[in-house]
Amino acid sequence: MELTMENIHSVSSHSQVGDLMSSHHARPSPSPSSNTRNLVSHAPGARSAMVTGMGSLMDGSGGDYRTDPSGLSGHLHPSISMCENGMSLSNTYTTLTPLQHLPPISTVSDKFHHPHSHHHAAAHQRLSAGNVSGSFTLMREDHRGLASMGNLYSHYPKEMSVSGMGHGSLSPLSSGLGSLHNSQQPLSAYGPSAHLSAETKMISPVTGFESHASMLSRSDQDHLARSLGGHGHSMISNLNGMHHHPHSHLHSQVNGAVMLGDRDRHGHGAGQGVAGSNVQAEEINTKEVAQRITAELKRYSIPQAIFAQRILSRSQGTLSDLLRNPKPWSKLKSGRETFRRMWKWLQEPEFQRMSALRLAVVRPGRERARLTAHKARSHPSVQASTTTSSSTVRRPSANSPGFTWSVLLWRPPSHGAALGLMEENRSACKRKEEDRGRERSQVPKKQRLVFTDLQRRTLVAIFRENRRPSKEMQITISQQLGLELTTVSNFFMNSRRRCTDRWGTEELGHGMHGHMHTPHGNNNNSQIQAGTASASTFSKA
DNA sequence: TGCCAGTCAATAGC
DNA sequence: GCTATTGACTGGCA
Repeated sequence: MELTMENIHSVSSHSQVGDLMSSHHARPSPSPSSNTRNLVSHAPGARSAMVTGMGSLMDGSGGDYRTDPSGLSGHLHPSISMCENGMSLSNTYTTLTPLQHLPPISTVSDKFHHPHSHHHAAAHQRLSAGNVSGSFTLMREDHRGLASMGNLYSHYPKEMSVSGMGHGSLSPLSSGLGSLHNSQQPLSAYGPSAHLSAETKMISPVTGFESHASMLSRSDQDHLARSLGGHGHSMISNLNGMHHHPHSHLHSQVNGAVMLGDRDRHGHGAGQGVAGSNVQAEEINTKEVAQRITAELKRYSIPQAIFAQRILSRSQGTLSDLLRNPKPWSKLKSGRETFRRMWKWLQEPEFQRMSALRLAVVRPGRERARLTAHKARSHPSVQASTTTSSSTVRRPSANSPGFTWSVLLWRPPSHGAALGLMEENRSACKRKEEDRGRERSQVPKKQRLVFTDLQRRTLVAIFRENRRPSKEMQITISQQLGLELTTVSNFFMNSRRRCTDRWGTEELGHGMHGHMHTPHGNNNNSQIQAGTASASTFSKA
């Protein structure tokens, strides 16, 4: 049925909405829109025909919106079944600060946390293998450490230009860590230098592995070969039918035939692949990558937040969504970059993966200030005192004397205990962090709107009938539900997107009726694994 | 101006 | 403490 303004009203004669209106599961809402529910809950005689109609519409849409708790938990769409309990207004949780692209951080992290990393790669294999529980270390770096980061930034000429930190600059770190770390620069692939156009054809299995060869000096190539033997092969075969003989990779690596890392760094190879060679279309099997990443994060007990921040420069929620609901490569646009970073990380030798994870440069002060200002525009409640969740260090730079960096370190517990200095710094930074926490607590967070049960049910019901209601209809809906027009608009926008984003929705035709589950839960039983339908999938109207 | 992709970040639930 | 969900924001595009 095509939902129109007329038939919304036409269905208002149905009265089963009474159950809905008196639902015990309609959560008291702190939102301004909660008055709508109150209206219909306590003064049914006064409720508008529009709301009644919407409620009836839901009841008539297959019984998916019963107020029965079991129905809510077991069959409803997540967006409907949520919020049976009161909404917590606690500020206990903090969120990652705005993120930025990461520089190749492994060298720095190794300096502090991985003193052995430059000796023998195999040691890292031992250290990083197995189930490793992570821990966090807040570090305040001294200037030597910062200086050592200089050559890292050099790979980010656009966003992190740092004078005197060009490619050739040698830092105490680079000189001290030897060839391995000098050759680690391609970790910039995790950062903006890895930004490629959506049509870039770079990550063929060949180029991908060759670029990794460039990360290691010849002395480490044996290790690389071993590492790739464990991980690279599967990734090759994961690349949407682009099979490449693994031995050819290893061969080229061992012989150091192609150093695409340099090509990438200097902007030549990024969009071209191997000059003169067969340039295969870059196509990452996002589903496979997501599964691999998920497995690796579990394997090493790496929190999503850490991986998202360190490797992807994304938030935890974004990563979670990408891992659970990867879009097909062909449907990705700029989002391909995020999967490229995952893909690249998967190709790293294990010790290098861990190394990259161990340190995060959260945000340079200027960038953070810019975003804070931007955020203040968007969220007036967010003041310029926005802080990061990590320690802040001042980075000496002739061009940017006020340049500050926040450094957050994550270390596998097997590494960390020996470094007393780190502990000292960590405690100092912990104190600092506590201070900031107090500052933060004085800044009211923007409270997130959570639809009331009625609002959500109504919106979902309408969406099921009409995924793209007219502007006029959205206005009516917003008025009747006591929501902002932009909120209603956003709802339909998000719903359309999250419906069709999911793999299975289009390919398998799974509908909303069969895949409703408890929200916010790790309900794997109702979660359709990647490659089929997502549990939060809407059906197509 | 509206739509969309990508993402943030609040927060519920485990 | 961690992950999943989801309302909202930004920038690009037609």
